[in-house]
Amino acid sequence: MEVGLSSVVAPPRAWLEAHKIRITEQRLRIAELLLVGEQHVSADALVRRLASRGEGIARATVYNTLNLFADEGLVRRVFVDRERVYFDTRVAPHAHFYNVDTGELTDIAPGGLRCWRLADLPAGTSELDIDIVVRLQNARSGRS
Amino acid sequence: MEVGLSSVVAPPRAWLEAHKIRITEQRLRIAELLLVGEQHVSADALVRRLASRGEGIARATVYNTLNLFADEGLVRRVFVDRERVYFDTRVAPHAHFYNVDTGELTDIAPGGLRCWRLADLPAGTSELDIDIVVRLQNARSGRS
DNA sequence: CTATGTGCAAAGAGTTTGCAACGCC
DNA sequence: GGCGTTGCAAACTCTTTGCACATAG
Repeated sequence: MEVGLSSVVAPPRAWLEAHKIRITEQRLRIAELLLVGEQHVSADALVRRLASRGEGIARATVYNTLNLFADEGLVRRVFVDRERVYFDTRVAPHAHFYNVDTGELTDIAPGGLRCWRLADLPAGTSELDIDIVVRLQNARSGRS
Repeated sequence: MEVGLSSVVAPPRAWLEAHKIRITEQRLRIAELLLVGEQHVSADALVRRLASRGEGIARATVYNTLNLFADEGLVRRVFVDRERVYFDTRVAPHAHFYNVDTGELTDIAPGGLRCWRLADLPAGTSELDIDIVVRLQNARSGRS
């Protein structure tokens, strides 16, 4: 599959190079999947996606690579429950909807949630980022 | 250890009864620890606290009880990393500081963070709550 | 050529489950 | 006395680690 002409995303190779990450076959394939696939992925889902494309990459390599990407700022980790860690290819600050019934994680459009901090940071600390998750459930008539 | 006279919190028994949770010895002891102890606890820390008081309660029972309390609205789960789940005895909506270096979780004072949602909810869903975590690191001269 | 990355299997942490005994109401 | 709860150990899931081999520059 060529880099699509219709795609506006940076090619995987440039993406990695921009972050000074050494190019390898596996990293390129993972980067490509991240760039063209869904924005929010779990490591496990990625392992399965790769396997289903016949591009099996060892589970440990996928985890190592995703952690590397996260540490280097190519992707963001999103914690919504203890089941899995989501990786988000959108690194700019933004909030999420998380549907606890379906496990679906979606972006809140920029401007869809306004938020600012008035409180001082605890002494001796600096801010890394802000995680905002609006937790949803499927609408239902009654609840137990 | 008696219910402290200096304590202004509701007694454990009333707390459980208010939520229609059947009273048992273990639940009372866990509730007491939650009410008088730190506001943010991990299940594992609670197991150790109980053990160190000579009130060993089976690990599974502690987990079951905390999950029950969370499901019934006595405490809130807080997800900040994949290491552990924190339980927060303050159930009113509020934001947190999380120090990634120390693992310390602290409240942001009410009004210390202003936040409101303009975006519509996805169709067919209703809002459960909003989790806001301001991620901190210890101040340092340089970073890798 | 040397440093780094990969694959595999096995370990690890935190959490949950199954089942018999026990306790609350 | 009946149903719900506890305790214990074993199971489970997701993630990380150790080590030999392969690969990038």
